[in-house]
Amino acid sequence: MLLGFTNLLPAVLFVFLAVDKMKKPVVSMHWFRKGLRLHDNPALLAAVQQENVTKMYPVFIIDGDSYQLKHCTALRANFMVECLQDLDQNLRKLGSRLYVGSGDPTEVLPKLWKEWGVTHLTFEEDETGEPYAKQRDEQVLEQAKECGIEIKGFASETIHPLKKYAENAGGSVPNTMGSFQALFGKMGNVPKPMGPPKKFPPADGVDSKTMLPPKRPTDLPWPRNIPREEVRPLWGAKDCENLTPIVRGGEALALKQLKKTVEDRPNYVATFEKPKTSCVATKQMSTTGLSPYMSWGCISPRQLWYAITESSNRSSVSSKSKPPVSLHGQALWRDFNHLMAHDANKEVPGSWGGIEGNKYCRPVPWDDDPEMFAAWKECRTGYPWIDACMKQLQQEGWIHHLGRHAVACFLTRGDLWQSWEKGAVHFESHLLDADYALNGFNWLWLSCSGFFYQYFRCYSPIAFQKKNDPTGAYIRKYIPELRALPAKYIYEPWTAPANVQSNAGVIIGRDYPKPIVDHATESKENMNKMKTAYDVYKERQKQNGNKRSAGTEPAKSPAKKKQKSQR
DNA sequence: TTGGGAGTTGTTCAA
DNA sequence: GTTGAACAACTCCCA
Repeated sequence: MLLGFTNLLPAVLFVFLAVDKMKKPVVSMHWFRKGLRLHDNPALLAAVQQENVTKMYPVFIIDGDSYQLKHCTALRANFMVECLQDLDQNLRKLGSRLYVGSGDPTEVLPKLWKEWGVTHLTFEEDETGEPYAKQRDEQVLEQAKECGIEIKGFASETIHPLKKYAENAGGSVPNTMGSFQALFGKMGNVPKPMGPPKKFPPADGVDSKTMLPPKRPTDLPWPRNIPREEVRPLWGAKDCENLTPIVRGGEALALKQLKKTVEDRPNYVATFEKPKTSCVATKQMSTTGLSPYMSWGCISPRQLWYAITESSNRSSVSSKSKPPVSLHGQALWRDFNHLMAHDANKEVPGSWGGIEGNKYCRPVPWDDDPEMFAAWKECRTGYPWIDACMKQLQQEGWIHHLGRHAVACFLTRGDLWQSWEKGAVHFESHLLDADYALNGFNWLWLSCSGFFYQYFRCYSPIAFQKKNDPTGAYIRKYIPELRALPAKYIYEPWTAPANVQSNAGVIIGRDYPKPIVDHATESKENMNKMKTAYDVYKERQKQNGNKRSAGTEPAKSPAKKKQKSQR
């Protein structure tokens, strides 16, 4: 009996192993949303390294309703198209490919799971709580659970996961950069970035002609149930031709740019101070130009962190720049901003990015003047420096950070007294590097609605650039009608005598607008309005027991209605 | 509890 | 060209 059992053992073991293997043939799907890269992508790596994986499908669903696409310009959509093409090419080099679907992920994905027999799903988590992504993910994950699919999400959009920052902060999330830096110091070493997967499990249809990445922005779907003209500016056929982005999309170009601007320039990196970089460069960017890649996740934040560290270590300069102005500081700002978005949305879901319910936003009684807003976004404020920045945004999808400061200040507390929410939506649609967390943070900051409160420090649309670019080369590039004006008048063309205007071929008021407001008058008046708004807020806070209250109903300011300049 | 110091990136003017 | 003070006075942090 015993002998008989011993003889049977190998056979039993074989059957057991075979059944076990048969029981768990893994078909994994990696769902790309952002994080459009192969390197340092823990979710992708997990999909590839899954035990018993027989097939693996890398998928991207083009979703017209997503934060990235809903309001976007053709220029911005084009960047995404380039990212997807690059991702597909890189996957093909490793024996896989990208499957691109189109439509509502909650409808498209379940069909694909069924068709392909998917058993495991991986993705990069959206920790900021961006409203559309949140509801989409909740629904998709619920559907996946119902289908018996094993789900794994990974937080890799920031240097450390946002939940970890919040945990380590012990209930009180830092809301100043200084305190965030202190928290970052307590987080331990930054984990080393992982390399790309070396090999991919097979996927069906590598050579098939279905589900290929789009070739041009016009191939992209429109948002569902929303009239086109309401959501996407500049989407005529003409707008989609001859695009002039300041950078092109894709992980390959991202890593090339990282090498060119960070890895190969140790002294530049070691001495980098953001406020000292030029915002009027007309030939080569004074900053790294990596932000569009960061917003789509073409470069991992940890890859960036170590590239900066290693490059700086190779520099021989004795005095190196430090956060918050250094390049490491820029990476920290990014995490800090994401943490703030995460925290605001934790308290009131979806409140970040707007005034209503946003715990970090002070209510300010902004005006709502469509004409003022239109002049700002259509580059016709009559202030050449402001209009030139807005023109660069329109043409290239990018402005230097200080240029963004100038135009954001001008629209809100500086001159036009329009709500920052409108400006934020406009930036979201035009910027190649639009990022939910960063965009919200910077608009709060510049409008003095949150994080920055020194409203008496106000950018002048004239003086600020005069000192950096006394010849006005930047203005001449983006506002060609002013090209021939003497430097003396380039920042204030309305002050040029009639014969000077005539000689330069531009008549102010006919060929280029007169200033929409008088900066000296408006900025002073607006400072008083800010003071009133702050006083009202303080009073309310007292009544609420000094608790940080969400910005709901703006206090009515007694200030008189803005009058347009008659000059 | 309170007061001093710091806060990524303001402007203007005088010396 | 550079530097520093005045402008009028914000919030948050920390001792």
